[in-house]
Amino acid sequence: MSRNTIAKTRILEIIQGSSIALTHAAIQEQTRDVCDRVTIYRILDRLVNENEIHRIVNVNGVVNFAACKRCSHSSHHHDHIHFSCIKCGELTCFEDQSIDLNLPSKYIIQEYQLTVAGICGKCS
Amino acid sequence: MSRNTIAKTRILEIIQGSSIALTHAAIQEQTRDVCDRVTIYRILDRLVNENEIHRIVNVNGVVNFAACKRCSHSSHHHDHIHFSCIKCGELTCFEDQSIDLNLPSKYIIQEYQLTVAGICGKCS
DNA sequence: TTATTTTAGCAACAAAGTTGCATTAATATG
DNA sequence: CATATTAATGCAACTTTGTTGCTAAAATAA
Ligand SMILES: [Mn+2]
Ligand SMILES: [Mn+2]
Ligand SMILES: [Zn+2]
Ligand SMILES: [Zn+2]
Repeated sequence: MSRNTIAKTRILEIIQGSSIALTHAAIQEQTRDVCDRVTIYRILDRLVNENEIHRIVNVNGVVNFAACKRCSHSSHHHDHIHFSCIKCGELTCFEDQSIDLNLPSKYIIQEYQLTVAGICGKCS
Repeated sequence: MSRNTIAKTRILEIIQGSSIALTHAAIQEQTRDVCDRVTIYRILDRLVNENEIHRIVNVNGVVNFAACKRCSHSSHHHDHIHFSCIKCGELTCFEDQSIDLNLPSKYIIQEYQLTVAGICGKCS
């Protein structure tokens, strides 16, 4: 069973308290004296496996993490749209926005990553 | 003006001759004695800027490259679906599949990356 | 053919992520 | 509450991916 350590609690708080998705580097800056950077990687993995947070790959390939409302619920999914602003750099979840996929029937869909890049509402 | 060197021609041939998208590492394996790995990065950048190929970010964050039919045409775009098989690892373009986005009007969309992960037709 | 400009190679560097192992902390059990 | 058990952490070392500066070598223009 997974243990709730100080570092894990702190990192989950940071992610849940953020309105935007955060990179490992951004989390590291906020946890300077809490734990090692390797520990952050391991805690992020654990939180993803425990469905507390989800992983978002930005259009540039950089991995981000966010907690969304559905995360805590069972039978949840993260198939929503993410928006990455090229001006302010913020990566935001659009939890109410999903899409329809029409792939050939032989294809079994497990998950998808949809990240839209452009200029956000604040920056336009 | 961009110059058509041996390495650039060879790399474009490899990408155009492939039915699946290729990573820098995969391209490097096929160009062992052709050129340096830094040169491959620079050629890939050039080919993207010249709209000969396009860049796809996989669900794991790994960058892939593919040439699609629309690439050579002017006013083309790469807003199509990509499928990443978790069994065979192949990343395929679905050039005929696009999606509808309904973001708030203040959001200006520039590009998107949509990669679906699951089991492909061959592996299911 | 020679001048000009782009491209290539090389070394060095940086960011992101992984692994092994000894130590420390959290939880379970008596 | 004490201690055994197991999970988490820190640290060092390493890998992968990508970038930058600079000189040498090619490609194209004149
Ligand atoms: Mn999200
Ligand atoms: Mn494609
Ligand atoms: Zn913005
Ligand atoms: Zn497959």
